[in-house]
Amino acid sequence: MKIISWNVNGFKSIIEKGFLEEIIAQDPDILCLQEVKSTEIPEIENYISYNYPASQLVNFYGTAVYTKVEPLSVRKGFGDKEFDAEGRVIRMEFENFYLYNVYCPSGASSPERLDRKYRFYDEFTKYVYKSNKPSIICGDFNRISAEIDAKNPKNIKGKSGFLPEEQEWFKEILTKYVDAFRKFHPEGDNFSWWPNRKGFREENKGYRFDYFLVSNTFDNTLTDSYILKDQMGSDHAPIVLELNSCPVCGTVNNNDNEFCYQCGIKIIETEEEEEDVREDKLEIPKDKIILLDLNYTLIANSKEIRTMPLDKKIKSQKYEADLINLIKDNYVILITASPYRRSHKILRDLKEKTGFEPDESFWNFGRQPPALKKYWMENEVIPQHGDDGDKYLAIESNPATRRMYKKLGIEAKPKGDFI
DNA sequence: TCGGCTGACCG
DNA sequence: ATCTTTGCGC
DNA sequence: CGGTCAGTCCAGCGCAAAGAT
Repeated sequence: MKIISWNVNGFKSIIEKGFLEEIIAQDPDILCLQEVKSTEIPEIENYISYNYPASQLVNFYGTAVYTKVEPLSVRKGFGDKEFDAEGRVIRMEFENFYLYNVYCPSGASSPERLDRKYRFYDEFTKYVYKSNKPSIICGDFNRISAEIDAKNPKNIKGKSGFLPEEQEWFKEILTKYVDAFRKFHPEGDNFSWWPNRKGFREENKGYRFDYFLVSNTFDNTLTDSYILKDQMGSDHAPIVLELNSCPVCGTVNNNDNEFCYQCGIKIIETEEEEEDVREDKLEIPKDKIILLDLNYTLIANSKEIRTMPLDKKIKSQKYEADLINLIKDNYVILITASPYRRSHKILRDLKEKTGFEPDESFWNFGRQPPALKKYWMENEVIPQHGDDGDKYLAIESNPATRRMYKKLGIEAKPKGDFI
């Protein structure tokens, strides 16, 4: 999954200048924006959007999020009257992490603003430390984490953003979180913000104010992080985080997992696998109980709709009509690695589009496909229908799962053998 | 918003 | 109705 | 005289609302 964070310094001008298309061309799964400065934001194809403008000074501050993955919940603000009026924090909940999009105040204009900045950090830190899931925090922090994040560390001593106390905050939080960019790029001269003055950006006289902070427990899920320093349109450059999390349900997985353990979708795309198709089509005996796979088997276009947001994905789902024709008179048990919470919507959609409904169905509760289906076989199907393997026929896309069926004495074949 | 520039102010 | 200016914050 | 240090310093961008034509 790819997450991009960008302080756009006025979303309207980004859109007018055509830079929104450029950032969407990067194809992020989630796009976090800061300094949106607008109560209205456009819809983007394939994304769900959340805008959180300031309530009074609507022409300042404001954060927004575009996401392909539908969050379990979204919270705007964190219970502080003053800061919530400025639309500074959006928290999105996913299966096993929170994503915080944050725009921290600047304290440069006066000592009062600096005090306020410190208070924001105190309150915000308290808020994220209360998380009952691991977190990814991204956004504009308006301070450097260490001297390496500045071009001219000595020139700016004593100014807001560069004070030793501000770097203390980073030292503390970096005991619990990983600075994702720094993990992959230990060298200096990498900046995400340049003063809005002539020559500064060209000469790379900048600072690193934008960060992805990732809970230590997710350290081994990170695959890359970098700065899109050539992306124009704002005084900030977008920053990118890539991690091995499911683009469908948002669950963070270990780097070596081929399938998401939550929803069973394939998250590591191996090179174009040739689908198993045989010329001499096999018959399906009417007396067999069919153990039917959903993704990549009953659903004909799983691959194309892989990364769509959930609602759109279900709407776009197409089912194998030929396959349904062959098995509609059999007793059919749907066994799928899709999560249970989606079962009602999918079954209703299937019936509306094809008139077909399976006799039974079993869904995912957090396991990878072969282990999950083995569990359902041993605990539900076999106790109900018996352990005679000849009574069953599995139509299954996943080779590992087919091997599992064979161990149970059950014939398992890909749909290409029949249609 | 940074950082170069101007003066005032020291010892 | 369509500009330009103003105020505010970075 | 050489060094430090503050300065409603200045410059430049974006937004919305107010003002002007």
